[in-house]
Amino acid sequence: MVDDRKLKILRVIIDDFIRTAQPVGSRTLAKKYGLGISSATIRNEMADLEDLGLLTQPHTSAGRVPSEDGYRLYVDSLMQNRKLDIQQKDLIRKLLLHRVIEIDDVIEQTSAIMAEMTGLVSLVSLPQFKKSKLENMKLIRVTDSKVMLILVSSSGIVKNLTLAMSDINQRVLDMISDTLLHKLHGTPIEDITPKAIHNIKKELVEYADLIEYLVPLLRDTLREIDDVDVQLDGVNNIFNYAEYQDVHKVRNLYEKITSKKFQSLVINTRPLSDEVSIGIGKNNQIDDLSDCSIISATYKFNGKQAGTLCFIGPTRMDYSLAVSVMGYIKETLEGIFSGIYL
Amino acid sequence: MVDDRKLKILRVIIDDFIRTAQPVGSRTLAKKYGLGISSATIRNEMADLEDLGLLTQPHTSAGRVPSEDGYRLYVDSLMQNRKLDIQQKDLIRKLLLHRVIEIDDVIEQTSAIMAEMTGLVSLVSLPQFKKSKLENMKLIRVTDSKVMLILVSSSGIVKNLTLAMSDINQRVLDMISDTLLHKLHGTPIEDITPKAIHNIKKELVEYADLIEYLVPLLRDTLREIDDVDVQLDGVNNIFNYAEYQDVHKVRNLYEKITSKKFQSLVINTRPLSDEVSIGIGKNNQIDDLSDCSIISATYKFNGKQAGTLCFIGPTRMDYSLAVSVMGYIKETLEGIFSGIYL
DNA sequence: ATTTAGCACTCGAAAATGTTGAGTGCTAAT
DNA sequence: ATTAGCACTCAACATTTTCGAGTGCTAAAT
Repeated sequence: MVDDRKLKILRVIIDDFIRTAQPVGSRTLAKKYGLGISSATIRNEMADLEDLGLLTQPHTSAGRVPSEDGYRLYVDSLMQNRKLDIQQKDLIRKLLLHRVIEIDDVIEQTSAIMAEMTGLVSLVSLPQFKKSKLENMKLIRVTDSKVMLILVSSSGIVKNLTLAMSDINQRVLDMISDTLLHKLHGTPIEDITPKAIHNIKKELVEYADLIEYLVPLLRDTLREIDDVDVQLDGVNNIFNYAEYQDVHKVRNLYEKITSKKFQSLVINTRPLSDEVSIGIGKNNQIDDLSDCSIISATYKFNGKQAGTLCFIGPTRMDYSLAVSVMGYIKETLEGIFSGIYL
Repeated sequence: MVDDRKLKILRVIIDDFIRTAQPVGSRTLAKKYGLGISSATIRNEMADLEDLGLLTQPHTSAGRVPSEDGYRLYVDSLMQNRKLDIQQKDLIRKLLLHRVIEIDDVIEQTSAIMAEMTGLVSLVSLPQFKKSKLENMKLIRVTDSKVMLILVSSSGIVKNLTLAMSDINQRVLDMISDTLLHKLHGTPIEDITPKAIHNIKKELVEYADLIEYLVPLLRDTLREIDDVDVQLDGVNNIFNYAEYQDVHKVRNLYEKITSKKFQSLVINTRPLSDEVSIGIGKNNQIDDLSDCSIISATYKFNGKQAGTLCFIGPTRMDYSLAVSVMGYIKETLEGIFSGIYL
């Protein structure tokens, strides 16, 4: 029987534990919050909550700590949905619009704001590039042995890489890139395969050997473009997590969140719904980050493509704050990308 | 009197301490290394070395630990200059030349190799850009509201930024950038002040308002270009330093090495000589990193401009290895930049 | 004149022991 | 159903004990 009072007690316990990181006992609970019932009653209720698997006891004579199931329930129905106040919203919007010109700036700013406001680790990914189309390209002479290739996608994302090749006049480079652009303009970037480029070579006999040289390099670039661009912030916050007091745990977490492998796992395991999704402890579907929860959401980019927003923090985190911040940022980002603020 | 035997003992002590991180006592020393003298004799010598300020005792009944002066002496004259073996050298050279096309790739690779080979934190900076000359520039249409500006310096460094401006035809952009390039080609980048750009505006009456718009943005870019580009690696290694066993110390070190302020301090405090320079503990002239030493060197870029290589690690680090690795990387980098390997 | 064996002494680290206090469960009274 | 009361538990902290690697000093040996 999970009656109303039990839920109320559970909520107070979790709220308190999130704040203090200490197991909470019946006496302090009765004293600290005016619940109108005695510690003995609370004790009985707590025993019941433990039987239900919502609380655990670190040891016999200690207070109670929320279990993962407890958090689950809390997050799904107990937690009061904090609203950000107007100043906070204004701050977020202002920061997101400030100095944001290139798309890389957006995820940098977003990630920084997320980490700053919550004290959590944040991970933000760019929308996948490969689904966009080629919009513009240029070859630029850098030195007598280097040429820079710049690609612009239809969504305004820019990628550039420098190629080593023998001395070529800028005019010739312009001609080559103009011709290539003419052939490839509007082509989805994933369709620009080495084979496609090879076909083009046949039509550009004049510069065949140059194109020949470009082929493997272009292939590499395209491959690299497939990599998701991610921005990680707030790593320093892991030193503040009360549950990470020994260096080994911190180190493990650091190496985990820092590894490309983990990041791409997080980014690619997207929530199914359009809502902010919360994975708690071992049940997070992503990785066995014990004592950690992962909160994630996707944002739409021009109505279609999706980037991912993500928080990584201790299970004992301020879920309410994290969810509100993420929700508002998602909203604002989609506004920015759909052009409302531009 | 610092006779020969004292020095030999000091060297063995420091070697051992670097390996074990434990204070070394006379008995174990006599047993472990066949020095041909008894522990009592060693004890007397150690007492003398302590009087000379080269060793210290954590407490009365403990072994000895090198003092900063001790390390200084060790580093300056006792340490045997390890030579890297051919395989290591080959590995470094191969890695440095692999996938290195753009200059950013160089510092990325360099820094990664340095951290990987020594287990230390590495910091590598690019040569200052502002002393180079403008070699090439392009304006590229990205979307109907964005234009990308690309600058190429005489040393082949590329910087790009995206500008927001009203819809402009690529042909017009080409014309503007060609004209600007014609005026500014060969000009040291630090001489391209807002004033200089303003002067150009007068000669380009046709596009006056466009140039007008470009001026503040160019100023910002130039300012940004002044920032040194640095690459930090091996941060995860700080979790392995035996002297950093509590989270607070690790955290302090993390925040220090991660801060832009510290990094630019390290990068800009260059060693006077052409040699690898070693700053030990509090005497490192750079920052009060207690328990840490900083090893740094500069590499020449096209014979003139200098970038910085840097190791940050515990005073109890393997100086010999660090110095050898840094020396060889410096050599190889200068080779690469002077064109030997291209 | 060094070197070394021997010995009493030191003191941190780790183990053992004691103390405390916030916590629990259970029972009997309200 | 609730609560006061009580015996009991146990981690955390403090204190004591033990242990051993280390020291300095002295006197004998080289």
